[in-house]
Amino acid sequence: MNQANSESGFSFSVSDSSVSVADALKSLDRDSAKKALAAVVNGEEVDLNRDLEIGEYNIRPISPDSREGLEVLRHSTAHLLAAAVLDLYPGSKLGIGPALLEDPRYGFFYDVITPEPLSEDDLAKIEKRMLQMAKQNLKYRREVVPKGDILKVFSEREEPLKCELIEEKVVGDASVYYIDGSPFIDFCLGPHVPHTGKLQAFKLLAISGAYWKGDAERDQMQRIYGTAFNTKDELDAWIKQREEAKKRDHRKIGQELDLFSIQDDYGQGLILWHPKGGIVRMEMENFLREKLQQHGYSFVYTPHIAKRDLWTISGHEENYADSMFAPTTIEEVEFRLKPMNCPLHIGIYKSRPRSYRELPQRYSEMGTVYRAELSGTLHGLMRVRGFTVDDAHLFVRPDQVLQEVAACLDFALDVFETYGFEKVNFELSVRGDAENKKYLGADEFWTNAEESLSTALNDRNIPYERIEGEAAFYGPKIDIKVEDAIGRTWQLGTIQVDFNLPERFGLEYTGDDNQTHRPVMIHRALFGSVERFFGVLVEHFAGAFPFWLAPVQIAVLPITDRINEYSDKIAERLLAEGFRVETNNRSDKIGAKIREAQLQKVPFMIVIGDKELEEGTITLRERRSGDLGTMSLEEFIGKASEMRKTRAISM
RNA sequence: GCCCAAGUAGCUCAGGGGUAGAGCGUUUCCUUGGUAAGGAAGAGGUCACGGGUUCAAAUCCCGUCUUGGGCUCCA
Repeated sequence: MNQANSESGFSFSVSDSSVSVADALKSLDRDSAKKALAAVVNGEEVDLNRDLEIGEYNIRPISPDSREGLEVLRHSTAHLLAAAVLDLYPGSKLGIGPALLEDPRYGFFYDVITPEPLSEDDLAKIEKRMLQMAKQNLKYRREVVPKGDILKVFSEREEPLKCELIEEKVVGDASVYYIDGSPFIDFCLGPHVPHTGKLQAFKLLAISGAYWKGDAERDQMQRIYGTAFNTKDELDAWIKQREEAKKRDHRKIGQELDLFSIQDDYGQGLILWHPKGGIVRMEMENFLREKLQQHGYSFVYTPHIAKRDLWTISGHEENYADSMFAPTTIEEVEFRLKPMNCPLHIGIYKSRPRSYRELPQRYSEMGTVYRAELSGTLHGLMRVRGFTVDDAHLFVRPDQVLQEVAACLDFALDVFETYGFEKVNFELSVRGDAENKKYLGADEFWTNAEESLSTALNDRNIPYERIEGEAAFYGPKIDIKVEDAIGRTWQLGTIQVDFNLPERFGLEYTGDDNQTHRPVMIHRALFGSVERFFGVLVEHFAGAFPFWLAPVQIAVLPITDRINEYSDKIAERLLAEGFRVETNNRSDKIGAKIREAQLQKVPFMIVIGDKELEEGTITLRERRSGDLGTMSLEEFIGKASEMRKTRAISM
């Protein structure tokens, strides 16, 4: 796209969206740039030669439907928010106010320091003011001014944070945005919508603390979060989805269904698994063990603490001490709770010399680890201080990396499919810069490992994102993310190639050349942690676990007390078949019993009354499809056994 | 750890300087009703914890603990 203003005799082009407007402006002298911008901003004398309203985004045309359009919309709304705050709370200081596109929770924020701290209640007031301003079609105006001028404005306003930013970022001139009719000025590249009337669908969502530049030593500000969309419908749909997510919160459902608890008296971030959560966990682990066995893994068990020296060798003392619980001393020997399982599995490998013939060794363990996470970061089951990793370490020859990584991928896909995750995303993190000294291990190993990982993905036609420079210092990795029933993604397991620990621990095997070689370690976990994956499952299924996982699989509901004896017999039969059954013998009406079973998300309800007693049948109800009619108990047992065996997600 | 908010019955919450409230749940009794709440009565609380102010504190003030929303980068 070529923007030109022939009358004023200058032109600049922004032909490629990857070229920033700042760069484009640099090609002009200051006065020309100023004129060009002023012209565009005021929407005068500028033929931008397009259907889109020009001036639309002050600088160049951007489709509102594009990703960039959304960013502009949200960023502009953030400005409106700041303007409203300045209006309502004169003397407020401003931080930054970017758009957020990746974060599913929020669309933008603005950091502010108001004379009096704001509370949640103030959001409605601010939002109301924003709506008023939006209706007035106030123009977003842009100017390019010398650095000194804008610094003067902000220092007069006693905005030290803005001044700091400008000092840091600006070399020549600064681009500045105004909103007409408001004292608001922001130092900002834009672009922005032409006027506040374009902001039709926004909502303020939350208020919280944030540090200036994320630095706990710096000013604490209040961060106001909101979101914005092009249309009211989109906003409403988003709000609905948010409410749905709230309903599915694993902490809420965990309490309603009596799955687990976290109690002050026992410690923050420490999970008590109740019987109903415990049985789900056991089913999860059983399933995994079955699969591990099929994939040639062996099962090992290691202690929860180990001598401190071990963590020195592994490097955890040096790099990870902040996340570890403090050492404890017995008879002058120091021990530490394990934050990871790797060094202990290494002990098993090292227990005797290894031949190339016995590689790969695949050790798996539900390994419980402890990490001293900061209290503020704890969150339900998602971030805890004690958790169990579905951990495995593979000790392989360099030439086996590909086949083993490939097998891990197949394993992962198989497992996640059973849980009903249709979309599994993979991210491949590699060295960005092979010259970088921080990466440990020989270049050829890296090249080989990175290639193995990408080949394994490619061979399976698995689409993945390749992220340069995100590899760990000890090797490249594949991260596994799943998308849940309402479209949220969760980072779960990981497959990591490691050159570091074999080196540190001096791991060896004897090759077919009778020489000593160093094995490669592959760390792999699918769930990441059992706690976290369980939390994800709770939200994914909204508490309605599939039949094979459901804490209570079948509720037996007699209609009157006369039926109790018959219902007990049915329950006993089902129990003998290994199903998890609860009988509701209370003298409630059948409607109440069904309601309770529905709320507890029990997959099947067996309703029995005089008719069933007489015929020796049962009437089946399923939690989603309702009444399924009358049948024999044996017929139902056949159906249920099949569902259990196949681990069916739904009927 | 830091900022803001919250903490009252098992749960969800109202109230608020002078006998502690509701709904659900729970217990007992009545009821025996065919697919999402039948009725009655009772039990259940150091109002998170520790100080302070006051004739009097669950209520006001300070501190502590816990919970919730956040806190890399982002003009």
